[in-house]
Amino acid sequence: MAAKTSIQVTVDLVIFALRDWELQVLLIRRGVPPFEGRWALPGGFVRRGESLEDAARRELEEETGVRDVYLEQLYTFGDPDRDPRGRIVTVAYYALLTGEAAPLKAGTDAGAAAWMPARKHPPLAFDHDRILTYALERLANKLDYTTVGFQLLPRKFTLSQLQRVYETVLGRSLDKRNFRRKLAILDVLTPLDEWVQDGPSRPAQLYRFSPKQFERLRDKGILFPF
Amino acid sequence: MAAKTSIQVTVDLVIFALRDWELQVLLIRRGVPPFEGRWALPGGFVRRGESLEDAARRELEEETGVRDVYLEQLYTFGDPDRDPRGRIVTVAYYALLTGEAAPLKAGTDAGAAAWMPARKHPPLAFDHDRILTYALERLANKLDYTTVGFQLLPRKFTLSQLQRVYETVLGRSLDKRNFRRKLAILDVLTPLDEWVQDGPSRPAQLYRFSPKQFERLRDKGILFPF
DNA sequence: GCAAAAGTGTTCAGCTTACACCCATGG
DNA sequence: CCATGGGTGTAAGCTGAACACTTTTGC
Repeated sequence: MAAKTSIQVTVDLVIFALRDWELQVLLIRRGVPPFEGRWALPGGFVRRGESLEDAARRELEEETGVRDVYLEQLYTFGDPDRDPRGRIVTVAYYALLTGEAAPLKAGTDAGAAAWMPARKHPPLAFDHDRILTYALERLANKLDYTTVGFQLLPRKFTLSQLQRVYETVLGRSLDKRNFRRKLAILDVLTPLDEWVQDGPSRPAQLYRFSPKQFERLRDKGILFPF
Repeated sequence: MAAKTSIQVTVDLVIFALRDWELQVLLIRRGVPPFEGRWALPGGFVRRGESLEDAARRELEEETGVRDVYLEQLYTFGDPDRDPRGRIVTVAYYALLTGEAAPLKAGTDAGAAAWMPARKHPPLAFDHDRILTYALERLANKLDYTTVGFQLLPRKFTLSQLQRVYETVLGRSLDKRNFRRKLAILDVLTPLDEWVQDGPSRPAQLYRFSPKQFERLRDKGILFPF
């Protein structure tokens, strides 16, 4: 087996959350060169003895304080000149925070952290624009055939709120009646005996997921073709 | 920014080709420990100044002599104990060789190389079983919405041969009339004035792809829902 | 009473699937 | 003349998309 390289390995995180019914992403303002003052995705070096996903979860918890949220490996970026400090290969992950867990932002190390609109963000450091664009694309694609859309919402939600999540992530509007009919067929929601009101209008019924039905779908390769 | 790790980065390759109308994969017999005598996926270290994809293409050319074939990053595997020699993170790629280019196998370094049936292969070294399984899954999924199925065939082919590719990769049989009707609608094939015969039967017409139409589909997010 | 969001069915087009027979050739 | 794979059309069911009005509430 051949000679070694002195490549370093990091994980970078695209942390999505739904805030103000908008898809937002957590960014860190860099306090040191290169790209000082620029916004960047959170990330850090992978430690010895730590799997890639463990590293991603550790960084996620450091930045947000949350654990046990949806996390998926996105892609690995390794162009030789992607980081001026040296040869760094980064394994990018993306995470989805539920509406409930989203607002948290624990004390983190250097630089300010902020939630920014995912599709209307400032230019990012390194190749992080590319990573974020790729994450948005993956997320939209996954809406169609997985349950990721549900990961962004609080435990109780209205049907209109769920629809707004789908519209936000897909970037297009959906037909209300078609949306609700398909949800009814999927049979994953349990109506609650609670109603909430947003503006000066009729109150909307709250729903939650039935974990049982959820599992049934997960097991047999779901389709959520909205 | 934290301390460094001494992680090494490799690329591993799942090289698919259609041989004897069967999906096969190129494996290397290991001549040294660990896993001496076991079959493994070809791979090697990423060099300084070389992008991940460049490394994958270099390995691919070393093993097969071919260039300019379909190559796609698959996933990155980095469990701490995946390689007993140390901490090695591997970025896995998969490649599709066209029927024409497939049989090549240039002089390679240590160990014997062999094509083996992709779905009926011997147990592999390291976590390579997992990598291969994942590649098979990705390939089958991609058949549905991309043109990868065409990458495995020679330049001229019959409709039955194309269908056999799809059946082999999907692992199920397809209806001949439905398959041909959908192809006709897609309008990506140009019939040639040539016929070939396989057994003692009526000769089959040869087709080739129309690159023009191919591009049209590629541009607007194709669907090949067989 | 009006503005604003909640809630609710039907129709049509297109796509997917199932299905059976004749044709051209080699031996 | 028989075995083998090549080639062709139609009908039924399902899925996705378009579309409008009534209800409940706050002001």
